[in-house]
Amino acid sequence: MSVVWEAGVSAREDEWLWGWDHTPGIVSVWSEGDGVVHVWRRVDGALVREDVRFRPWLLLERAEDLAHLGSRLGRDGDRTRITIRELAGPGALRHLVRADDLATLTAAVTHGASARLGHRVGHVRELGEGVLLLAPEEQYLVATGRTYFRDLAWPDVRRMQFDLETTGLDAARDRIFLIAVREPDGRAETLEATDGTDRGEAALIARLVERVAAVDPDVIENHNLHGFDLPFLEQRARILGVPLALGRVGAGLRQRTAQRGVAVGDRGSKRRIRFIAPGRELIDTLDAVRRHDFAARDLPGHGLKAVARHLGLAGPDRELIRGDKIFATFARDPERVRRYAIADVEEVAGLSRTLGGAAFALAQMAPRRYERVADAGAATGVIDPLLVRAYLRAGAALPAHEPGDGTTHSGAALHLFAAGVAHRIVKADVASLYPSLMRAFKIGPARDRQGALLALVDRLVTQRLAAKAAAKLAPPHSAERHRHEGTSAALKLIVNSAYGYLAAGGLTRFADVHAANEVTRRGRETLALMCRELAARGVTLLEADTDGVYAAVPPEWTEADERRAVAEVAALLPPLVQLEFEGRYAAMLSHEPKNYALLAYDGALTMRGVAFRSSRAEPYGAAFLRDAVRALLVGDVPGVRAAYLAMVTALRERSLPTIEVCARVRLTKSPGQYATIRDTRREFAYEAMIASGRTTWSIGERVRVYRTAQGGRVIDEPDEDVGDDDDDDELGPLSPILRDNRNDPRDYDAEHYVRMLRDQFATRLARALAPDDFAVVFADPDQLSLFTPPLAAMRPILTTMIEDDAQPRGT
DNA sequence: TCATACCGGGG
DNA sequence: GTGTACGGTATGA
Repeated sequence: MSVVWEAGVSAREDEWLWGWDHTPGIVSVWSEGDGVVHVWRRVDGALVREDVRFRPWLLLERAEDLAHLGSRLGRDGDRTRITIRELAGPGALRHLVRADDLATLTAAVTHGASARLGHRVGHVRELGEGVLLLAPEEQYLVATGRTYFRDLAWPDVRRMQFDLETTGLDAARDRIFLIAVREPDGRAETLEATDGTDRGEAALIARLVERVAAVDPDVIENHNLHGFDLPFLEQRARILGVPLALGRVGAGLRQRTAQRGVAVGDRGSKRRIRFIAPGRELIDTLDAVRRHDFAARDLPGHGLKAVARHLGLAGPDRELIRGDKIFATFARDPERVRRYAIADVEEVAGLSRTLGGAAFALAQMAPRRYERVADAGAATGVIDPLLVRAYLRAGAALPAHEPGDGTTHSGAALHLFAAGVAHRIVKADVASLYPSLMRAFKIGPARDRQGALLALVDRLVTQRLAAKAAAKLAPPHSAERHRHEGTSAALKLIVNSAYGYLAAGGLTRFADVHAANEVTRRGRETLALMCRELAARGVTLLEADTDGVYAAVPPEWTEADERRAVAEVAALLPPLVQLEFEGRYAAMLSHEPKNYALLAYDGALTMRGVAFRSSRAEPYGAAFLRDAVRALLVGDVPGVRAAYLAMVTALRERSLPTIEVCARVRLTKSPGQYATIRDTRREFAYEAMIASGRTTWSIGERVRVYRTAQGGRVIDEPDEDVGDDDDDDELGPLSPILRDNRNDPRDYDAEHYVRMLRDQFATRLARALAPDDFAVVFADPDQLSLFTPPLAAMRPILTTMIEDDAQPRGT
C-alpha cells in the first residue's frame, strides 16, 4: 500500500520536473493566442511544423468577473466557448478559465471586472495579482506537459551564427558593412556590402535574410546578440526599408519586454525589449557566459575573445582588431577583417556548445521557450514556471504574489579571526549549503501547500548526482558526456537558486522571508559549529565566510591529520549537509575579510579581493604586490625589501616602461561636455588627454593615463584588450610589444609613483609585519638611517582579532 | 570620506 | 508581461 503510494508520489514529482507528455523533437513553439499553436519538431532530422488547436487559459481570483456570461459560461469539459473550473486548496488564483482564443477570454474577464470595479478595465494585467496570464506558448507547454528537445541531442538542433561588423556602435549613424555567417555544418563565410551606400547596406541585409531562410536554422546565435546585433540590424533595416523576416512565420521581428534587453524609445521611457523571430530561438551566448560565471567566477571578463581564449576555443593566431579600428582596417586589409569576423562566429559556436548545455537541458524541464529559459534568471525564470505547472497538474489553486510583512532579511555570517601571515592552511566548506539546509530541515515556503519547491529541490539534487556520475562514465568529449554535464550544470543552477527564490521578497510567487531567514540562521549556526569544532581540534581560525572556513593547522600535522579533522567536524553536521576538504595551502596572507592571498604547495599564488586585484590598478603596483607577497609568504622579508627597492630604483632610473605606471580609465564625458565644466572642476584624465594633444575622443573610450611632473599624459591602448587571464607569474599583463616601446618618453613623475607604491600598495602587507619592521622594510633607500635592524631576523606576524572584531554581517 | 548608482557587452 | 547577484568602479553629498 505504502509502496504504491510512494510510487505515485515519485511519478508525480517526476512530472513536476520534466513534464509528462513525451512528444519528441520540439525545437520551437509559437502562438498568437488565437487558439492555434505552431510547433516545429525535428523528426529523423527533418523539420515538421504542426499547427495544433489549443484552448488558451488563465487563472482568475474572482469567478464573479465571469458571472455576466450567464448560461454561456460552461463547466470545464463543456464545448461552450468559455469554461471555468475551480481548483482545490487555499490559493487565491483558484479559477482556471479557458476559451477557444485569448481575445475572447480576456474580453470576458475585463468586461466583468469593469462592471465590478466601476471603471473601464482595458487589459487583464490591470487586475494585477488577481490574474495569472502567461505568454501563449507557455500556456501551451504548461497545459500539455510538453517541453523542448525531448529525445534530441545537441547536434540534432540546427544552429546558425551571424556577426555584424559595423562602422561604429550607433545604428542611427553607423552602417553594417560585413556579416560573418556560420552554418550548422560548420561552413563560415562573410557577406559584404558592395559599397558604402544605403543601397549596398540594404542589399547586404537582404542577403542575410535570404541566407537565414535558405539555411532554416532552429537557433540563431551570437555573443551579445540581443544587446547589439539584433537591435542594430533591426534599426538599420527599418531605416533602409528592408523587410527583416528572420523568423519562420510573419514578415518581421516581434518584440517582448525584457529587463535585460535594450532600451527603446526616447530616454525617459525605461522600456527595455528583446526581439523575437517566431519559429526560431534567438540565443545570446553572453547569457550563457554570465550564467556560467555566476557559479564558477573564473572568467577574466565576459567578452567573446576573453572567454574563448580562457576556454581554449581560440586558435593560436586568432586575428584581433580593436573595435574602433575594424572599419578602417577593412579599407586597408579586408582579408584581416574577414579572418577576424569568421573567428568570431566560430568562437560563438564553440562557446555555445561549451557553455550552452545548461540552457539546453533546462529547456527539457521548464515549460518555457528555449530562448526564454536561456536568458532568464533561475528563480523567476525556471523555478516559478515549474511550480506553476506543478500546481496546475495537481489541480491546486496557486497563491498570488504577496508583499512581505516588513520582516527584513538577514544574511550570511562573515568573520575575520586573524590578520597577517599564517602557514599550513586548510580550506573546508559545505557544498551547496543553503539547499542542503532546506532539505535537511525541510525549510520551504509556508504557502507551498503541495510541498513542490522542496520536492523539486530533493529531486534536482538526486538527479544532479546521477547526471554527474553518468558524465564521468561517458567518454571524454563525447556528445553523451556533454549532455550529462549540461544537465548537471542546469540542475545545480536551479538547486542553488531555490534559496534565492525564497528570499526574493515580493518578486517570486512563493517568496517567504521567514523561511529564508531560517535558512540563513541555520547557515550561521552551521558555520559557527564548524569554526568551534575545528578550533577545538587545535587549528587557528583565520577567516570564515557563509559556508567555508580558512584555518592554519599545527606544524606537526600531516595532510591525513588535516583531512581527519575536517571529517570529524563533518560528522557533527546535520545529515545532507556535507562539509568537504576543499584545499590546502602552504601559506596565507589574511588582510581583510574577503581580501587575502594564498600560496599553494606547488608555488601557485592566488590573490583575492579588491585590495589585491583591481583592474584599475597600475601594473607596476600589481607586479610589485605579486613579488612582495610571494616573498612574504615564504618568510623571506629581505626578499620583500628587495622587491620594494627594485621597484623604487626602476622608477627613479626610469628603467620602467611608462605603461607600467598607467591607470586605465574610461572617458565618460565628451570633449564638449568636459569643456563646459573644465573651469569649475578639472579632471585628471581629460587634462591628460588635452596635454597629450588629444582634442577629440568618444564617450566610453578607454585610455591609459599617467602623471608627469607637469600634469598628466595618455598613451594609446594596445591593439585589442582581451582581458588578463590571471594565470599570472608570467610576464605580467603587458604584451612584449609594449614593453619594447622605443618611443616611450618615460617622463612620468617618479616620486609620485614611489609614494603611491609605499602608500597604496605596500600597505597591503602592513598587517603581516610589526610596525617597526614595516617601517624598515619600506624605508626610502635615499634616507639613510643610523640603525637598521637586520631584515633577515624579521618574521611575518599573525594578529588574532579580539572577539568583537569578528564581525557578523547581514546582506 | 562615505554612501549610492551603475556597469558588465557590442563596432 | 517582467524580475539574478555580485564585485567593481564612477559619482555625488
